Amino acid sequence: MKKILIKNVKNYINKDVRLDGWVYNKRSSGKIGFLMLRDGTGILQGIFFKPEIGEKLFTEFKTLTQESSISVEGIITSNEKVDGGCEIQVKNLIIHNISKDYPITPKEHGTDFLMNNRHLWLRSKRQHSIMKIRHEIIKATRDFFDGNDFTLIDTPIFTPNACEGTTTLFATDYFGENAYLSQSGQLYNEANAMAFGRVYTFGPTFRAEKSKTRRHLTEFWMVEPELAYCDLNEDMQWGEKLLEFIVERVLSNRQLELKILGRDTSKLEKIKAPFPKISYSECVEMLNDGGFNFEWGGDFGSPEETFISEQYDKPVIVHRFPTQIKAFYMKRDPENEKVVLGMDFLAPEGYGEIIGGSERESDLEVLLERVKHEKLPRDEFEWYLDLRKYGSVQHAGFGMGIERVVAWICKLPHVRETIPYPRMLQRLRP
RNA sequence: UCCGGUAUAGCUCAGUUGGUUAGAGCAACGGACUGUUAAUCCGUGUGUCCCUGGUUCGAGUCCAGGUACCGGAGCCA
Repeated sequence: MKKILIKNVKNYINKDVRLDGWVYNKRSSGKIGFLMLRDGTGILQGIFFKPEIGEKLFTEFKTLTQESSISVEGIITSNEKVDGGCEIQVKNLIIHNISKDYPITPKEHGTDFLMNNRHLWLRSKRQHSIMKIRHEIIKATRDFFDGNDFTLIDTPIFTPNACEGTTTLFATDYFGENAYLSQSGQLYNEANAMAFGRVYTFGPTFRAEKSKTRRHLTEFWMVEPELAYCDLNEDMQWGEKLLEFIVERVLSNRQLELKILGRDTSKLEKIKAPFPKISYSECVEMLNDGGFNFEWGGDFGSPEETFISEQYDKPVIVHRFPTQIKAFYMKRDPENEKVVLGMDFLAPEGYGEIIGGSERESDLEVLLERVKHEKLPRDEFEWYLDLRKYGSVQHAGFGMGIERVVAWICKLPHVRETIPYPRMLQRLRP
């Protein structure tokens, strides 16, 4: 008997097959039983018709419970009345394990209860769809960079110092010395770009800040491209092209999942480059015209970001921020020393910053002065300064937070559902 | 870290001005039903009322402290 996946059943109409999976749900009506079988690739209805299959098999069907593991053998038939248009007429049932008192019922549950059962919650339709879309986004991201001559060069997780000197890091005991979990692969990425031209790194990053919002995790995944011989404008264009590519991929490959999530796809169809670009200074004017009382020089909070992004139906690129609110490695604008050549992409629909990047300072003397000014330990940065001694070039890059992109594309109220096992201020388990 | 809120059955919740025996729906279990889509109908069980202390003849209810969680702010992707 041929073993097949539920996503492929359409190719096996009127054929005998075997399916391995779990009981998603079941209903019965006297002499006919309806089984919802889940195998990770889809859900298929199985029919147990007592007069045809006999007393014994029908009794076995009745013992099945939610999430019991089973295999079924039977013939695939088409039925326009059911989702997917196919069902299986079951002739044989193999029970592997009967599940008892499965905690997640097809009824209402609170988020805390579901998160305590995250290892089981991932089996449900909605969570399954989110993870499929997350996978599509990650795959699209990698395909985009791989197809544009970028090389994936991994950067370390254990680092001896804070790369930007600002955020709180997780400290670990590294054989008697302090090591910190990486908050960004950025500095190593710059070295890699000088070796390979175009590179990207993709891995987990860690922030020990006690942020308690719908946009924060303590462990999240970030993709960071870095390009030699690249200025701020080109950097922005790469970000635009990346987002356009990702959205297009999700729209063409994950329609079913978007439908399960109830996502309004017309909003996603508008995500085409170029995106609106406005300077920080223009933003300040826009905010003050919009009723805010915002002074030039401060960082945008979440209400400000939301207001700015609500003015557009595409991601908006904000650029040229005040020097004092940005990291030491960003290059100052030659036309205005008060601002740096940095940029943030704010997602539509109030999802906040999804990309942050900049052109990097390539001059040794200026960078040294910045290191001193920020009181960073020069010894730890010697290798980084080397990059400005040995063939320094104009270069730029950015970082994109995967979870925020997933939350935006899926239109989720909170990033905690965008990652299989979220790590937050209040949650380390399961 | 700051501000606000919540905690009662396996789950989601109701519980009156403090009053004696703490409730509903769903799930679970038993039964009926030949096409169900969170099927329907009949029947059955369920409690450390978050913890500690206090006020009171009497506390799920009021007070104090603690804990956990939720929402927001700050910080950030």
